[in-house]
Amino acid sequence: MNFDDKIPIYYQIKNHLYYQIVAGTLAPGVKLPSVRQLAVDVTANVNTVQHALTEMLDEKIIESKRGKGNFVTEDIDSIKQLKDKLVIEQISLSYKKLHALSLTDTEIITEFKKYMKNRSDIND
Amino acid sequence: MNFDDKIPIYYQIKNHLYYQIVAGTLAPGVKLPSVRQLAVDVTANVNTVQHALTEMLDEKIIESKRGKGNFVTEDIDSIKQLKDKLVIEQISLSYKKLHALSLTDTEIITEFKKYMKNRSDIND
DNA sequence: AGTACTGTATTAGTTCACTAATACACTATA
DNA sequence: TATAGTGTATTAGTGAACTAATACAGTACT
Repeated sequence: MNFDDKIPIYYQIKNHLYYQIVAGTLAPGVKLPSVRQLAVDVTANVNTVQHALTEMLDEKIIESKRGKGNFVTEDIDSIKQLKDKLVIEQISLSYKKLHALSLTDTEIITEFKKYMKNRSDIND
Repeated sequence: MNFDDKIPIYYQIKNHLYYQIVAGTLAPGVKLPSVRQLAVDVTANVNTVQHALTEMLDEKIIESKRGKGNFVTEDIDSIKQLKDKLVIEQISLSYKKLHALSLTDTEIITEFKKYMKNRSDIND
């Protein structure tokens, strides 16, 4: 996993897992890879990974069973709320930054569309 | 200035100044507030501010004259390139995250439009 | 019962970021 | 010349993040 060296690693791991849960790659009720396995997968220390999981436990997106594993919550509403929160956070943050760069609303939409078209052309 | 506690302060200060330069609030050729004044303005240590300015010097967006001050570059092309870089970085990052949240291109555009409309309604 | 897995916690060391304090070199002004 | 401003650098202390190592508690399987 490539880490942005400006943001704490545990925080990036947490977000990485949140995105998988929201995207359904990690489905409700499913067991997460073990702490030790995740540490190997993302190339970080076990304690760093545990830190990320602890925050996810606090936020009730995963549940822990000592000796058995960590499980994605089966509470679909929690996952939906998490998705909504992440989406609006990202849109808000992005809009503020682009607005601060003096882009008009129309320019912002246009730039995204250009980016999408460009991305689509490359991948075809 | 409100700092995000997940990102180094010097880096946020650098971006804050970059956005002002790109937006024209700090015009080409203009003298920046002194290091000591900026430290007071953003509520950070002089050395932290100096760290931000040093990176901006390295990236040739400002020029320094010891005893006189730091000046925004008069090279309009550099500023334009900086703007393009910041815009595409932000769009790319945002798109990747929203895409990772399973939003389609259409949904992304729709969400931004909703956000803009909502913001506009509130501010009217 | 023993082994191998699981999650959780603690200690200690290193690095980075931030701060405070101090000092030096340059410029402008009185 | 002295003063007040400017930028730049260094030292030292603190805290957060990360790592390594180690250990403990729970579960599952042989």
